Amino acid sequence: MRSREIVLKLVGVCTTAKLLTQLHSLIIRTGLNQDIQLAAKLTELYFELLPVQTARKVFDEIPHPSAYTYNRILQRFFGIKRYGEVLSLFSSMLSFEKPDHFTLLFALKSCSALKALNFGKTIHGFGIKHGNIHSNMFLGSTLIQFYSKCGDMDDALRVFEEYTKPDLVLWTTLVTGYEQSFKPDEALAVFTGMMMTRGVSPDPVTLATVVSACTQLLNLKAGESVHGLVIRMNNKSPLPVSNALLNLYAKTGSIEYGVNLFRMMEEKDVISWSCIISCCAHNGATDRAISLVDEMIHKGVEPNLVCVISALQACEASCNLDKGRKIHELAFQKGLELDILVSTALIDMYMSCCSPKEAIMVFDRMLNKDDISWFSLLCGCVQNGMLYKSMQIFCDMTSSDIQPDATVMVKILGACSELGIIQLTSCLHGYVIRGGFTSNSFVGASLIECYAKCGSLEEAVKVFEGLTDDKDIVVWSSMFAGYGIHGQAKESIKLFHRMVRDSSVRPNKVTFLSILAACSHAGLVEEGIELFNMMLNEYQLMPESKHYAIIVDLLGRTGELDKAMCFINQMHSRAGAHVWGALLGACGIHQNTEIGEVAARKLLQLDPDHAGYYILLSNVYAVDGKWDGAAELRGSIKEKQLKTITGQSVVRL
DNA sequence: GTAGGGTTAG
Repeated sequence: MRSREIVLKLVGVCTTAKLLTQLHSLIIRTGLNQDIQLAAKLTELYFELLPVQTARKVFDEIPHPSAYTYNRILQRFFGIKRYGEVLSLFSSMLSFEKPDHFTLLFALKSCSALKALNFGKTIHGFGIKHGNIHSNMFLGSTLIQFYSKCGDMDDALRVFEEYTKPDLVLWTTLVTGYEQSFKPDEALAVFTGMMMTRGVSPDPVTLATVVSACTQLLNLKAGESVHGLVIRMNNKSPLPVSNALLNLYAKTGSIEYGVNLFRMMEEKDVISWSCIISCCAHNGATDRAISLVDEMIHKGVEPNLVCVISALQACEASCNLDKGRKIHELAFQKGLELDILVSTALIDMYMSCCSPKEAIMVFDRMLNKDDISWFSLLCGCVQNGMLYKSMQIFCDMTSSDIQPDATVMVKILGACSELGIIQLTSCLHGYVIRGGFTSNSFVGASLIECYAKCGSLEEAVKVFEGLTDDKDIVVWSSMFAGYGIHGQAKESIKLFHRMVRDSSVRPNKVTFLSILAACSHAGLVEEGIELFNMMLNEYQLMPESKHYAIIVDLLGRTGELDKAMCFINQMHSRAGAHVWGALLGACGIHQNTEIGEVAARKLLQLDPDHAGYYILLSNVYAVDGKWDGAAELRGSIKEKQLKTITGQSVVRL
């Protein structure tokens, strides 16, 4: 008896694996291993100090473990995410001991993690048969969560409805179930029912979930009213609720709300920083995003994976290569660089900062590559004009067993149309057919555009006519543009009338952009203006700067510069660079220095560092014989060290 | 010994 107590005490103070094994052999030698309590303690210690397999073996040697011992071990396995072991223990337990609520709970949680719906249903059934599960709220919420995680909200609701007096946790679990099953409307409906009909007050956990549901719906108003509720209830919202709100403001583009809340928050953690940085980065406040990154680093906030990704996105959005490199270094130091999401964010950042070499280096270092990382690489190469490289990436990608999806096909067809190589288009066309993308209208439209840009209107028409009867607006628009590229505006207009007559498809702004551009290329002034008016009056589509620019271009080509100027003055919105650029170009052709100067001044107000505008204006001066003015402008390009890009166009047959 | 919550690529 005494030796048993001594050994128990020794087990209690044992801290190393070596001591434990010695102690174990002592226990076996003295026959004390038949003592269940001692064996259980010993097993638990094995879990702490030695690999789980060894611990499991020790456990299996216990002659008749009690339900309590089973539960302890079960909980251990659950803690280290060995869900399969939990379920195997549960099964073996059935022949010796009756599982209790505690056992069922961990077995069900394991089924949730493994999404093992059928196994879980069996456990549920066992619970109904052998124990009064409806008296146990803990099991109730675990069951609701189990069915939710397995995507079976009907059964989750059924379980919930079996509880006549659900408590707040049960309600919240149901709300969360709907929210995480991407059914935010139902989540809000349950929440409202809980508050209004049942008079149950939410707590911070409920509210965080409800805010997430509002975020999914991009419903700022609903989210704000929850924010109001939080303030009324508590005055100061707990961290997860504030973070959920920050995320809501980030996703709905409400920068000011986000920044205000962030500044008011007394307590902030790495998630708060991630949210506010990505809020600014994704909503155009790129400078603010960068200064927040600086502030975060300065304050010594330990960034995690998501935080690094947000910071990289901020660098990407502001094209801040230096800062991007610093974050890269930080990620490297923290050992986060090779994470697939971080690497992909790095590729995106380097590509957007015009440093494809560094992006490719990151890609090559990646241990695991998925379709997204391949896509980022491919996209970035196209973005940086590395069209042959993007083709090579496409080939590498397909030979690495990555199946390109429709987005990849659209991108690579875009690259191909820039290259202008018709044979390549034919190859990709084959890929489109084999990959089963023929019914995808975006792919179809890209293919039409690609053939048209490679010089084969005939093939473009073939693809267009070969698409199924219910062609959508994207497909129609690309064909209008295709005719436009080949100067066949009349065909484009004819086809437009066919669409209006024979289909139920309604033109959109892009449609009109395509046809108007066709008119502009062919110099069809009257038709262009007619279509513009049709867009405005018949289809009530508000023209954008680009539409106005085409009309200005049309009027400008025929020399009607005064009319073009009047047209600009009548615009509903402020004229953008496209509009003034079109006017300035026309002034060059028709030697109108006066209007040309007005246009150029507007353009340089919009972007003082755009070399193209200086060149256009200098052309106007040159045509008019004002060589001094022209020379001065060319001089200021050099002085400002502005980059000029020489235009190219290629078609290979 | 037991239940519900916040950030992550096109």
